[in-house]
Amino acid sequence: MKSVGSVKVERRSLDSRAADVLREQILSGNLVPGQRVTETALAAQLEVSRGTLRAALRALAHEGLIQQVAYTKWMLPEFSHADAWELYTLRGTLEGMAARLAAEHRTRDCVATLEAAFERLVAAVGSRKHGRVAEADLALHKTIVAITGHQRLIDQYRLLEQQVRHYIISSNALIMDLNQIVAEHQPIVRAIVAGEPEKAERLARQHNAPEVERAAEALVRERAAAKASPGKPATKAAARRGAGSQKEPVKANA
Amino acid sequence: MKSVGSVKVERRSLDSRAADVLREQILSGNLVPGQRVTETALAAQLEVSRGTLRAALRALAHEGLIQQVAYTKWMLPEFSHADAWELYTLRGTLEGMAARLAAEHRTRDCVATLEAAFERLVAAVGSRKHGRVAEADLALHKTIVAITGHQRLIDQYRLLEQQVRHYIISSNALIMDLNQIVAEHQPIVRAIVAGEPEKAERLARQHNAPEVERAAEALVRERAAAKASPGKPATKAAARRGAGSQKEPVKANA
DNA sequence: GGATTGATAATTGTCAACAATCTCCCTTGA
DNA sequence: TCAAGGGAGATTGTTGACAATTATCAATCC
Repeated sequence: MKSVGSVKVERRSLDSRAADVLREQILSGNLVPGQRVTETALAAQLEVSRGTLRAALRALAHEGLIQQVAYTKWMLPEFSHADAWELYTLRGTLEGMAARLAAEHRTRDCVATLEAAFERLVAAVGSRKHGRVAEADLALHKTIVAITGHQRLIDQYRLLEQQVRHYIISSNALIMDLNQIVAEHQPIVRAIVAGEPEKAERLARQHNAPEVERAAEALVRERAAAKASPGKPATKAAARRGAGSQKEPVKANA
Repeated sequence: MKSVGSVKVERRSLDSRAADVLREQILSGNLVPGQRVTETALAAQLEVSRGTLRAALRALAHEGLIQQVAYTKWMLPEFSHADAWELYTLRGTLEGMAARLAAEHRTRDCVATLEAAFERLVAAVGSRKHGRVAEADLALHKTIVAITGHQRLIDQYRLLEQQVRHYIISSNALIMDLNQIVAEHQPIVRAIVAGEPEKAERLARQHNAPEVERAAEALVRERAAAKASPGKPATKAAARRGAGSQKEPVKANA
């Protein structure tokens, strides 16, 4: 018995496999933001019962990949600038925490895993293929989180990363300068390997700063425009967000 | 129409209300960690169908309040020292982020809300009732998070806070020095009101440091004991955790 | 005596039918 | 012309029955 894992038969429940398929569909951009989906149609398409499909949809709702309007409909979320700001501020904080922990509790194995991921990024940049670089980039960050061994952080980061991917896909927000990619990541890796928690955290957080600033500036512009013609928010998503969360803090149900 | 909310009829779905009841049961300690629960029994007790109850259980599973073993059983999680370490490190980071954001983007309303929450904590300490102080303490931290307006942070913090409450309940880990409570919180509030992001973040994170250290020390002791008598982890929860998450990073299924 | 196999009971997984609710559009009236 | 009301159709919410899987335990064989 050496390295099984792929030969065993599928033992997971049908609804979790249905969720996998739907997740793939959403993250690949086959379903566009704002689009409505109906349970019956999806159930027929995946050839599972409506009950099973509902369980899958609910799982995705918990992951932030789809939204439910009770008694009414399911729909793909539309991303506003506020969403982008939330995603990247949170990502900066979580990656900062991960980098700090990784630097504090690093082991020989962890360092090896990290450096291997970094090497794969360097190789990807060398290939000049944007898709491969993007994948290796995400994988490196995921590795930093993984080597902390902090299960809750890992789970949470995975959900956040999914939403970031969804946002990037649906807003074509992917901008990369291949020549800077390595230079931007190397200091973070070095700080972790060298065991410098403070520095690692600061660098990892700063890595997300450009996206945060871009979103923040867009938000300010948006609010200025809304002020010019009041009573008419710039996007539907902004209106939706503005409605619920003013008074009565922390009471939503999902 | 002034401050409705409690008079209108319940319009939420049955499964979410069932989840509320179960959440209350778990957080009040009526269901003890390690205990097994069966769908049929719970469904009969709540007088809902099994399908509805399953939806509720799944929601709680996503919140980390219950665990599912596929095709086998549902059970209440047992907390190890590793869990405590995860909970408090994550809480420190999220509260630090919240305090920073609150200090950066504070408005007149936010400051008023925050100071009101702090006054309630002071009043609770004055009453010398431990239960009231604990509630006001949690409420103050929740307020700091709420005034950021960061919806994803708010949602995530609520889930984390629930798990912390569950941990405190099930391990009797609540220790408070009434005389220090006010002194410990006042600097954080002041830093936010004064608009000092760096300081606010640092203080909010340090606020969780004692719990983090306690958990970390317990972990070290545990590992030392495990080394003394190998092949026999100190707790079942530690064994469970140790099994899955070594190789194959980030592949578990929620 | 101990391990293995096979039946049995208990529990979870899946499904299709029925009920409740919402949206949309048409009618009606001023 | 426009607003209010009502009904048809579509969609989600809920349920109980049936299928698949697992754990338990006695019987059997080495």
